[in-house]
Amino acid sequence: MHLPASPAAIELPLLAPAPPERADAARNRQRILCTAERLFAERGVSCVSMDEIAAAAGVGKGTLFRRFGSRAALAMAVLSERESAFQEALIRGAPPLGPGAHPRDRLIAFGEGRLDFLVEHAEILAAAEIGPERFSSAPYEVSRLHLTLLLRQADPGCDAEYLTEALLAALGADFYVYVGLARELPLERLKAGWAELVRRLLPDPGADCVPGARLPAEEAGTAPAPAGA
Amino acid sequence: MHLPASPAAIELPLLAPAPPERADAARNRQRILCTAERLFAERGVSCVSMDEIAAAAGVGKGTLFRRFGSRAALAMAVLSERESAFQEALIRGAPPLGPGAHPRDRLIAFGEGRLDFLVEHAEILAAAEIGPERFSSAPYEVSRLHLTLLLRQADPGCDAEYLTEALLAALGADFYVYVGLARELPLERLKAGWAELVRRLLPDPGADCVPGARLPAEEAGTAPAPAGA
DNA sequence: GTCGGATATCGGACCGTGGTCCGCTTACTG
DNA sequence: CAGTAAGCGGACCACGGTCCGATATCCGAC
Repeated sequence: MHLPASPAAIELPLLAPAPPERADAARNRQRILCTAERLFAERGVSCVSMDEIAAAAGVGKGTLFRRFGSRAALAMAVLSERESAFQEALIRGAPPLGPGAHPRDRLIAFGEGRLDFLVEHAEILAAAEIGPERFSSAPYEVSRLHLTLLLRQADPGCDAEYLTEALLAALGADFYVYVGLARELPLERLKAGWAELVRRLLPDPGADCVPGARLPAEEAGTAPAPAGA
Repeated sequence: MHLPASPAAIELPLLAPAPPERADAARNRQRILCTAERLFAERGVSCVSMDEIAAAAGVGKGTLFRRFGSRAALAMAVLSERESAFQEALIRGAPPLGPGAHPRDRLIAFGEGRLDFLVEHAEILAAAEIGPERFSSAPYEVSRLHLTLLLRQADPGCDAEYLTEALLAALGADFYVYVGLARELPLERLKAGWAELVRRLLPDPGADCVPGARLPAEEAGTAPAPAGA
């Protein structure tokens, strides 16, 4: 869907130092991912064991864990393409979400987009976001960096690191599974709540009380780390 | 420490419909809790298995699970006394935390108190707050109710339910384990961040823009559900 | 007071699952 | 075509959680 293997594509050697993957390994990896996604969709994520995925994909359990490390990491890998697309929209997309809009509005758009993503993939995401390494996963790191930059731009005086973590906690999978699914708050209410939260948190763009926030660098630098990790 | 079995004590039949606990059961329960707490402290929560706790307490594994249901529930039970004390302070304590202060200040005090609690018991709490039933646990329910009331008092126009969940997410055990322990943000910074977050979220008590917020009922109603559940 | 039965409790054998290990196999390299 | 290292796979382990026969406790009857 993105970053195809087209040989004419621009090389980013610093970001792609991992060409050596044996052919059979690549084949198995792809088969595992497809099989896992299919089983997840057919029977529900929590009703599919790693043994079943391995058997259905025609590989040994050891292979499964060698390639993905854990159940959570496998779920993350299943979503990695879509996750990358979302990141792409953040960094190079159209203005409400992508660069160009005021940081506060981008922050609101980020949360709303994330909520859409949660609705779509809640089950798999909930499986992906367990264990302590969930905070070190590539998508989480990207989101954190993004939020921190936006917060700093919108209000250089705030504790951007703390606020980043606090806000991300309200966009996590288990948060949505509980608030959105168990308590059945409708998506629109969650989006409205998020927008209001951000609006209260950050100064109004109309009032020019933060003159230094004129989008200094716009974070166009390097591409995000590919989701393969 | 609380609700002793003194026969002369005032009876609250609606809240204590569970007197029938066999003598040996009570003895075992106490022994299990003490043993678990000791083992947790000695070797770290994550290095103690349920089998070990059962063996050290001199009971069978079945007893352990019959009484507590799950590892998370056992951890919760270990903390229940301290948790009850905190709830007590919320409902009947001195004004910054207890009733009497402005809701916004109580909310700030609540978060700071909760952070202290997290610092003290991070490991056990992290074990207690796993699984989907963590949101239905008695302490969580009490916190939620408390926050929702305070938010409604401080600003009747806000979406108190959404904000409650969003704020509680920033006071959860895994949040602290990551932000406070892994990223090593000092406690004082977390407290300051929380206070600033609440301050930005809610209108200033000085400005009387919320005339209806004069602490209408002060939630003195019934005692909280005892932690035994 | 003690006896007997209904019933809650006990405890360890048992299961499924996530995760690890290590000898065998298979694909790349010169 | 041989060497080599990466990949592979299934036996193995530890742990959380379940089940059911054996056992102890309580309560009413005598």
